[in-house]
Amino acid sequence: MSPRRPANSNSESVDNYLKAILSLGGPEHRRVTSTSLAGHLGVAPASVTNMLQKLAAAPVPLVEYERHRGVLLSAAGKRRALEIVRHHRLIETFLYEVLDYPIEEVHEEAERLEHFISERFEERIAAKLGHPRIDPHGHSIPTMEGEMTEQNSVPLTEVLPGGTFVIDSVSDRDAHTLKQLKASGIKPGAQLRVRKKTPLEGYSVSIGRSSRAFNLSREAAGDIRLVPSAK
Amino acid sequence: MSPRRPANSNSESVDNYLKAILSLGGPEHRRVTSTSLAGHLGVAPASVTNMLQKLAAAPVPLVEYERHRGVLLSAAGKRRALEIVRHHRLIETFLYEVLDYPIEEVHEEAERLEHFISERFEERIAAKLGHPRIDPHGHSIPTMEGEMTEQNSVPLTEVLPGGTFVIDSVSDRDAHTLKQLKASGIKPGAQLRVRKKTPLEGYSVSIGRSSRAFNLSREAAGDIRLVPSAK
DNA sequence: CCTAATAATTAGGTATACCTAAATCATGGA
DNA sequence: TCCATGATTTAGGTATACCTAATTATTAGG
Repeated sequence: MSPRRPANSNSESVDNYLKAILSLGGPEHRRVTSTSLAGHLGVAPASVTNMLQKLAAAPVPLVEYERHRGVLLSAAGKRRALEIVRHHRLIETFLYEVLDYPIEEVHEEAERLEHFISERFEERIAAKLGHPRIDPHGHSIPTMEGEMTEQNSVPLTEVLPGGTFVIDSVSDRDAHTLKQLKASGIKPGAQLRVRKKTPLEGYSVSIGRSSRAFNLSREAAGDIRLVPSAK
Repeated sequence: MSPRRPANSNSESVDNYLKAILSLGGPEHRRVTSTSLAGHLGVAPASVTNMLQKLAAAPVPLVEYERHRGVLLSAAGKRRALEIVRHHRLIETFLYEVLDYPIEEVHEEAERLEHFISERFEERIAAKLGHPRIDPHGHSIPTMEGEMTEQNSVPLTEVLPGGTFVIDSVSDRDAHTLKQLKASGIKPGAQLRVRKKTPLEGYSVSIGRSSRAFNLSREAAGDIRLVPSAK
């Protein structure tokens, strides 16, 4: 056998593959390629192929896989992936709200714990938080039944310069970026004007009513999602 | 490589071996045999031998091991073991006090999470709880520096029948037993009279000032530790 | 329509942490 | 003292989840 827990076929690795497929497939659940998974997960493409074959061949298949054609989550796979996302976002909210974590530290902790908490733990922290629907980064938290409301927000990289928006969410992908953004006032709910977009510097934006503009790299901009300003 | 995290040499398995050695070695740190470890951990004796050899041969050895002579924790091993015990007991306290877990469910959750929480998590829950020194079962919580106050309590199985005592701690080993004991009023702080000890039935005890006696199996009695009654 | 480049898979290996079965050690009683 | 028995270790295997190198598909450009 091996690392005891993995024996149940719900290992941390499996969870991470499922999450990655959910995330890379986007809201419309496109097929996901081995290479993109390998990149996202930081493993060799060959390892991905192996894992996908295993997941597809399981008694309850977690993915639909055809060689050279990428993967899709099966119903069971999607259920599990959404459960992990729910865990992740509830834990982040809990760490932020109850344990007073700095926002940029919640992701790393949640990334580990999401695989190991019980149903009871999930239920109790959800209750304690009043069954939140949005996490501290602005991401929506799937329900216990595995429903997730679709984001109708748009990445900063896809809006027309000149407009005024409200920040919907800021990705927790990179703690350092997140910390910098927070320091600039870029957090969910803040008003943001996109001034101009330059191929080299990236984006020039300003926050609230301030006339002070500052620059955002293309990468940082991709972490920010916007909705049209109410005003 | 393999299960990613284990690569750091601080795997869940290693943690569990160290905890078991700490526990079986008792307060005076006796040498612990392979067989007793195997029994305690529910693995084959051969697996224990393998693991002990690995732990002893590590760059920073976690145990002192001589073939056929059992093991002792090294300083580093003891430090890690106490850290895990601290995690376990803080988590149990947190689940009980903050998340309102039923007492008999805290052990299982803590048993998993103890391996995965960060220093920050540990520090935050400790702060939230006011740096408790005793967990809900009555067990003392090691300090951050790895100090644990010695228990001067005695197992129920070792007191003379006839006396009156205060319950110091009740083991969390078995959720079912714990639930039954709780239902009978057996929990830390309660007063307990040990009436008689019979080789077959076990122990006859009563709680508080009640004259109602009931029986405790030898096994359940072993889970209860007492201190002399103040009165 | 063919081929070169890229994507993906297969083949063969590593380390962890288990297992069973077969040695070997250690000891206590004759 | 000697050896039988139980404790322990060694030998040889399994599954997970990785890796690299070699091979095979796919697809897009000429």
